[in-house]
Amino acid sequence: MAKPTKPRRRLEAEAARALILDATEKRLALVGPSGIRLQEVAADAGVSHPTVLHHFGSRELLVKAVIARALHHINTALVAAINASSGDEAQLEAMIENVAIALERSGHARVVMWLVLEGHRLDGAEVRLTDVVDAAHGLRLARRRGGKYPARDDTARTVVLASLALVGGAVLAPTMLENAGLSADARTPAHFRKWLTRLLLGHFDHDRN
Amino acid sequence: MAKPTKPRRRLEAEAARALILDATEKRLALVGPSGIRLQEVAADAGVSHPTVLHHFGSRELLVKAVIARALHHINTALVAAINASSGDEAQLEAMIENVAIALERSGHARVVMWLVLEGHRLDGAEVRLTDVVDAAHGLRLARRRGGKYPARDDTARTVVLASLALVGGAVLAPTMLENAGLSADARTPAHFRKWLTRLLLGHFDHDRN
DNA sequence: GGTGCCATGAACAATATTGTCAATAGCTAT
DNA sequence: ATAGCTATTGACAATATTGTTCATGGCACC
Repeated sequence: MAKPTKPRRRLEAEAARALILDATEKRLALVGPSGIRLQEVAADAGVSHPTVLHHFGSRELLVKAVIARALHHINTALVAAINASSGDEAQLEAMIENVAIALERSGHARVVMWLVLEGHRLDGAEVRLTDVVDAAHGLRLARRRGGKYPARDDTARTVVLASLALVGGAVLAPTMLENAGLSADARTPAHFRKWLTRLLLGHFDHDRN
Repeated sequence: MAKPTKPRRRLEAEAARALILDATEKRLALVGPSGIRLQEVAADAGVSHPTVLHHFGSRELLVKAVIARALHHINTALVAAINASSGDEAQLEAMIENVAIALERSGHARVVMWLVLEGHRLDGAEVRLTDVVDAAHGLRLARRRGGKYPARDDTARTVVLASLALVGGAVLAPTMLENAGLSADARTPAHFRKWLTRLLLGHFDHDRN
């Protein structure tokens, strides 16, 4: 009886790389950079682990590649979520909700948190908060009806606070909200974000520092 | 020549356990639960790795023990930082600063973040935000000079926001503040926290929702 | 001094994980 | 069809990590 030769699928190198990167990115959000295992990535991608090494050279290069791609995805998703809503007031709530969903459902917030915890520095080329500050400051000036002239640093701190609440919140908010005595309802985080939006807008419009 | 018999130190079991837990807790803040390695812990504690296993049974039990102790330390430090300042207004800024320092310098914020990222659930026995909410709501009612009666849920959300800013901020703020265009000065995070305090107090006193 | 308890660590075992190598098998071009 | 390129993988090697065994040595107690 002839040896039952196993069927193989042969992909274009780029297609195989993309498939492997997809599997790796899932693991990245789930267990972080240092938790990525070649065998698990390979199994998830439906290939053998030497194939992964063939396409990426080493585990370390694979991790570097997936981090670079994940950061690019995050940037793209954030820009899209921000641009999707124009700058007017009613849309601001929607924008924060868009960003929160973009960060949470994709696991991007977890990725950012893993990276920072493991010592990765997010430089300006990877994430650009200054652009968000510019947009927010423009919105704030447009909304101005008298009062003091808002300082740009104040807007920057507001953006940082919102970022902390959204990125940190995607990881911590469910635990923290419940721990603070708010109901464990699935909509509680969304309520919290709406509340946050009103707080930030209130600060924009009535800053008395 | 007689075999050069190696000197040994022999500690009380409890002293050895404490020594090993200290070394393990350092690694916990640095590399997280899943990054803890018996050899590194043992080397740091100045013992051999079988000694670690002798005292804790297995790596998993060691990690459980260090997590339990770390959470207890965190709770103690937080309660101390909160109680250290009485409830009046000028002290609130100092209290937030105390909590921030307690979370940051000890690496406790990193520990919390690692734990939540790796799926650990912080139940009420480990961290009690409700106590903080109680204290904050009391302070808020004491400060009230007319205006609507503040809702307890609103105070709870404010506490959660502060917690997100402090815990998340201990990990993310340096990166984010610089990324937002604020100076990379070492005092920038402290300035941010002062700004946050004023924002939260302003919300307590002038909530118009 | 002698004895028993047990903390300690050297040597070993077992498994997990990364990386190497060579043979195989799909795909394209001719 | 045939040849060549290379994606693919089984088998193996090397190392890391956890866990086990057992002899030893420090210490309290008699």
